[in-house]
Amino acid sequence: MSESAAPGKRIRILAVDDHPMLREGIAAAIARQPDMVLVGEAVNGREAVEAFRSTRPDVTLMDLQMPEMNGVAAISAIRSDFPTARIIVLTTYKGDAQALRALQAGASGYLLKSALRKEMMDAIRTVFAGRSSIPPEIALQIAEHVAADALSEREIEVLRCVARGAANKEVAIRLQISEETVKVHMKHILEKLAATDRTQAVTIALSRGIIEL
Amino acid sequence: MSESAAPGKRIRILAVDDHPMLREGIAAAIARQPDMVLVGEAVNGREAVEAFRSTRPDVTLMDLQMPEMNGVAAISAIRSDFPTARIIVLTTYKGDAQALRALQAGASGYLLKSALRKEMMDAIRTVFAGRSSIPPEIALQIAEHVAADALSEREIEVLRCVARGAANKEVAIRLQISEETVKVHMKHILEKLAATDRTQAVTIALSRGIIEL
DNA sequence: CGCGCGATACCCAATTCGAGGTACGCGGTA
DNA sequence: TACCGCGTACCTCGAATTGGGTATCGCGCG
Repeated sequence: MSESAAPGKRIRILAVDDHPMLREGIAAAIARQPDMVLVGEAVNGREAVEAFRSTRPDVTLMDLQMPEMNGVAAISAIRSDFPTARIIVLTTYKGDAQALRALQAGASGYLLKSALRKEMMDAIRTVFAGRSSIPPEIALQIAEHVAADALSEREIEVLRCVARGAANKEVAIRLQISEETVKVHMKHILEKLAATDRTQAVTIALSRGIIEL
Repeated sequence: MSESAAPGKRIRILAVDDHPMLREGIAAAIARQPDMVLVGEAVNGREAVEAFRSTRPDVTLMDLQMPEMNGVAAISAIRSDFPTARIIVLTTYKGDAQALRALQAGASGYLLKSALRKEMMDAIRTVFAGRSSIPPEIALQIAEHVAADALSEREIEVLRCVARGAANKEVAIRLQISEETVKVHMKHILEKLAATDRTQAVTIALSRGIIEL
């Protein structure tokens, strides 16, 4: 084995995902790489922050959808303490908004779970080298919608209520604003998402990861 | 090794999932079990059917959401040719409707991807022994909604159109029926799903796996 | 054979939604 | 400073949605 060839010089990796079998797969793949070593695992964002503090990995593989604390929050938390932390987002594709938020939170890479082993290993080495690793199709999706209008925070709040079945009047009560204002927000939402009605607006927002179910 | 202890008597397993790393994890876990052997892998439903024909596994682990051919269709296809096929559904929880359809298609087990390695191995042995393996929480969810009304095929068609932003009039045109009929369907949908409006009906249907995005 | 259920269709009434327009205060930016 | 985007609020109006009723047809089930 080439394990003894470069002791202590391997890329130290932290894997964060709530699926044990997926972590197992990552562990198995990394174990086969002579230049990598898995130094920690975590099943949610909270544990990820703890694990990062204690293990100080070179590269962190981070799922986005997790219980306790989601990936974006975990990335933000880690990057605020360790601004040089190199993090690769690992996820089943759920829209450009998620990807964008993760990258804005400080992720250096984005990897779909459908990626091949080699692609993951390449991404790890790329990110470890200080470069970023974002698949062209993701970059394209982001570019498309960054050009378009992003929803404001307030608009997203409104849309979240609407997704739960609230009528404009109910949204108005929950957000402590006038129903007329809700209508204005809805109008802007429909324009920005190019939706014909509130229902389609919700499905579009869901598919882009702007809101969650 | 115990490999030579019981040659040819191991549980022969087929793993079907479009995530390479997850398959890798399953492979690694199975490799550690003395009474199991992975005899094939597939990345979608179509390949799964082919792989089943050629390898005749004792137990098949099958993801539900895959490109080319989804898990439910693959289970149906396999079970129609091999009625005794033992199949465990492996998925991130996406609603009781999905689970129910998989079980109706002939699955013997249901396993969340967040399951621990031991849980998966236990499920494989249970299903191999001819028993079924369904987590209590899934069984409960199914029971809850089986008691409630299930949407009819036509109602699901209508709801799918609505989710895409179609107004009643447009749904009527697409389905070649009167707008009045669409209204009746919508009324029944709202009743059955206990939704206050069409938007909530869509989000509820999405969360239960009745329709997809 | 009758019964219920699903799908079809129509009528009516009340409410909600979506699309116009106008307006003002508050930040940030050209 | 002037402009722009955001959030707020109001007005009107036509279209869409929702809830109620009635009725026909076909199909499966007891």
